[in-house]
Amino acid sequence: MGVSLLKHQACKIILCLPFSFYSRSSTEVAPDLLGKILVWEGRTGMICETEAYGGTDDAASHAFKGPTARNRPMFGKPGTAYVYQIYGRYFCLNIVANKKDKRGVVRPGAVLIRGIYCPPLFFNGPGKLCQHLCVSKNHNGIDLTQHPGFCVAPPLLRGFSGPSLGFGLCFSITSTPRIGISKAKDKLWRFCAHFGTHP
DNA sequence: CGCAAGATTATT
DNA sequence: ATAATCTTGCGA
Repeated sequence: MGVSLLKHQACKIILCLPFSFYSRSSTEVAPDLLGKILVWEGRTGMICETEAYGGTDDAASHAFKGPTARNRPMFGKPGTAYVYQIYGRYFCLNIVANKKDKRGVVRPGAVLIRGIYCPPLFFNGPGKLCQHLCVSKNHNGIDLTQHPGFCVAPPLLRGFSGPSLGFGLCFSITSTPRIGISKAKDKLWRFCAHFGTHP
C-alpha cells in the first residue's frame, strides 16, 4: 500500500466529520458545526454562523411543502451539500442534516453556512462566503463525508471538543431568529459563535 | 405558460 | 429603504 493511499485514508478518517455526525436533526447539527473547519478545494475557514432548516415543522424551509426538484438533497443522504442560487446572483451552501422517524420516513433538513472566519478575512453572509470558496451549483449533492477536498473537519488538537478549541481559544454560542425569512421568525435557529480566550 | 417570491447583497 | 437579477414553484 502506497504512502499516498495511507495519507488519503488518514484524511478521511481524521478530517471529515462522518455520516453519523450529520444523521441528526438540523437543529442539533447546526450549533455543533460552529468552530469546525470548512474545507473547500484548497480553501478553508472556521464556521462561525449557521442556521437550521427543517421540513413540515418549518414554514421557512425549502422543504416545508415536501420534495421538489430543487430541495431534493434535503431529503437525501446526511452530509451531502445542498447548494441553491438565490436572487439570481448568489449561491448558498447548506449541509444536509436529517434523520428518519420511527417509521423510516426521512425528516428533511439542512444547515445553512452563514459565516466563516479565514484569517485575516472574515465572511459574513452565505452569498459572500460562497463567492470566496467558489461554491457553485456544480457542487450540489456532493458527499462531504467522502472527499478530503470537500468536507468539514474538527480542529485537530486532541482532547478538546465543542466550544473549547484549545490553543487558548474558546467560544460561546447564541441562538437568534434566522435572517432574511418571512415565515417562522419565532424559531431561534440561527447560531453564532462568539470567540474569546480561555480564563 | 405566466408570474410572484425569494435562506442576499451593495448602495442610497 | 431599494434595486439588481433570474430561478423555482405553483396556479391557470
